[in-house]
Amino acid sequence: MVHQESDMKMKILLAAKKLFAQHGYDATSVRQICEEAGANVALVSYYFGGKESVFHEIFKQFFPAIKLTEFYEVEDPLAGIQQVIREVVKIRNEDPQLISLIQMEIITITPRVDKMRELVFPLWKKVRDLLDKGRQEGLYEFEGLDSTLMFVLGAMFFYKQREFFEPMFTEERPDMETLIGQTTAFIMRALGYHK
Amino acid sequence: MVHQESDMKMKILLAAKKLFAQHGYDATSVRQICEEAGANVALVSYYFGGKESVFHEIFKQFFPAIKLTEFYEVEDPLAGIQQVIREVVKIRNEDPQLISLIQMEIITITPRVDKMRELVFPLWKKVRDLLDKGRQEGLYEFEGLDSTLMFVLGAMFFYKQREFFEPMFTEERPDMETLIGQTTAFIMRALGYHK
DNA sequence: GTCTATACTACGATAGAC
DNA sequence: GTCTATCGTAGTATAGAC
Repeated sequence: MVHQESDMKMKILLAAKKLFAQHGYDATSVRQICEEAGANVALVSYYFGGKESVFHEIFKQFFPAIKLTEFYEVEDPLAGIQQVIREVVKIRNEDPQLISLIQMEIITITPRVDKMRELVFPLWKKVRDLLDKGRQEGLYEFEGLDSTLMFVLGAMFFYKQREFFEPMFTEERPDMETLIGQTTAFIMRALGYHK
Repeated sequence: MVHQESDMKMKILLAAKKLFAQHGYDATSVRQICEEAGANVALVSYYFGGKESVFHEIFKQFFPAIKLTEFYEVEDPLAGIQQVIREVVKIRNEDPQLISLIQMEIITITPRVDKMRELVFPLWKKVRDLLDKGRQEGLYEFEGLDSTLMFVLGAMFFYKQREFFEPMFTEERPDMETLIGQTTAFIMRALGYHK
């Protein structure tokens, strides 16, 4: 079969992404990944060269770089921030595993931290610039640009840990459009934005 | 010496907290912990019984349970939320390692997740109740209680990852009181609070 | 491209000397 | 209370058969 090679390669990649996201990089063994993928242990070396390379390949394959570069063109602080909220909530929903991976790498000091910075800095630098511009234009009103960026990122990303808190929740889980609305409303108020 | 036993026990505990927080539970070996502590490998078994027990003992020793129980008495949604923000920022500042540990356990699915819930649920349940009460009293105005709790937690906790973003920052790092003020202001605006 | 078998290393844990 | 020495297990990685 023509796609047999890439099929198994992709299966391993998906299994690795799932298990890394669930239990962390170090808690996941190559054996586990291959069992999950239905592949032989030796194939990780054959396709990727090792466990670390599997990790990097996950980002090469699944990080939505194209969609994000579109965003770098935006100059409007209001539309820009709202667009990034929408995209983050969507990605968080479509590929929560990828977000988990990034979050774990950011929290711990790993040998892979520089790769992570390379990957995500352009986007957050752009968000920071939009916040700054918006404040200068009088659109937003807040203290501390760097702090505010951290707060905004926190409000967007921490939601992914909803699972952990689920046992104490009573409301129904909101659908994606509702969630985008709630997140946008929360952050816009927090930025001191008045329509 | 009288305190020789507890001294070494504490050294191991502190070394473990540091290394678990930096690199994660699985990436940290008992051997590394003991090297950092200047102790012999066998002492982990002797004092604690094993690696997992060291982890649990860290929380028994360092989780500020007393300070938090005071908080459970508070009934005022405004003072209560502001007090919890202040305490979280302070703890995040005084013992960032402990926060890292909790964050990592929340993100990944570990065999220790139930212990974590036991530890932190009372506090966040209380915050949730205060948010709910505040909204009913017309003090706050937001959509989605569960979502809002997640946003607030995110805004409070994600700041700890400042280190990762530092290379793109230009402002001076705010001192603790400034940071408490910024965090409180951000969250209060986000909750739709009007003085 | 996929398998088995195996090399080598590191892990957590403990028995037993001091 | 602290050490050395060692056990059993599980990790990553690869050589070589098919």
